[in-house]
Amino acid sequence: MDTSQLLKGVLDLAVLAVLRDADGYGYDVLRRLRAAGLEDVADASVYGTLRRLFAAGALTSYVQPSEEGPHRKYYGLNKTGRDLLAQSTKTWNHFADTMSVLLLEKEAA
Amino acid sequence: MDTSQLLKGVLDLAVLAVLRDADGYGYDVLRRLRAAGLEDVADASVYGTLRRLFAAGALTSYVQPSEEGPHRKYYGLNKTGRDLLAQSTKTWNHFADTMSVLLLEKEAA
DNA sequence: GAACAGTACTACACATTGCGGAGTACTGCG
DNA sequence: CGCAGTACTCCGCAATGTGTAGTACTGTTC
Repeated sequence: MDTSQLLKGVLDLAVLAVLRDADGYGYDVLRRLRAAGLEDVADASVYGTLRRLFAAGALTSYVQPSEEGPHRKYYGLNKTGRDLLAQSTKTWNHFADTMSVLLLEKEAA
Repeated sequence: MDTSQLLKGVLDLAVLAVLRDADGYGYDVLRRLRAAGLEDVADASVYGTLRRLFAAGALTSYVQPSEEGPHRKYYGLNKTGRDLLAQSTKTWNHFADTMSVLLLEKEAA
């Protein structure tokens, strides 16, 4: 099955979550997400999500040169981002609980 | 926050789940989903999903007249639908678990 | 009985968002 | 030099949930 549709609306949350502990740049965020189990995330999706979150005012951004390759554009959570993460986490948990109940086998008559 | 994006790819699963126990028509499926906690689902989304699942060969369909209003188009799971439900449930559970881990506070240093 | 709410469905255009592919650019290795 | 790995951007596409409008039938209310 295709997991890409499941990511809709959740990738924001996942990106915020991996940025919670430390700032990160796009390529790094991508690796963290894949390491966390979201192996099918495409790079363009992550870059796009970071830009969107930044445009929404949830992230700070600063560029740092790297000696091992091209420059890196770091992103970090600001207050808006942390609030968004907290709120989205609640929404997600509630939604996931609702789905869990719905998916329970109603064996007992 | 907007829950509509969270539904992407999951509405199929939710619809299959509510049809698991008994056949139902669109308006009825909509009520069952809302009763289950998915209160923001739009009617057009449900009708569209039912048509899509039917087109994909996962549902049977038959029309029955009603004495309390217009005709009703009933849908029911066939083998393909039950298989899809089982498979999608697994995918969803795995995905939800992954997200849960990702969202855990890493308090312990 | 005309108007309206509730039921039940269809069709269309639209917004969001993840993805694929192409392109740019820098470093280091063979 | 060519190629892989790193790092990012841009563009167009595809999937899918939503809003709006429209059709149609039943029962209630003024």
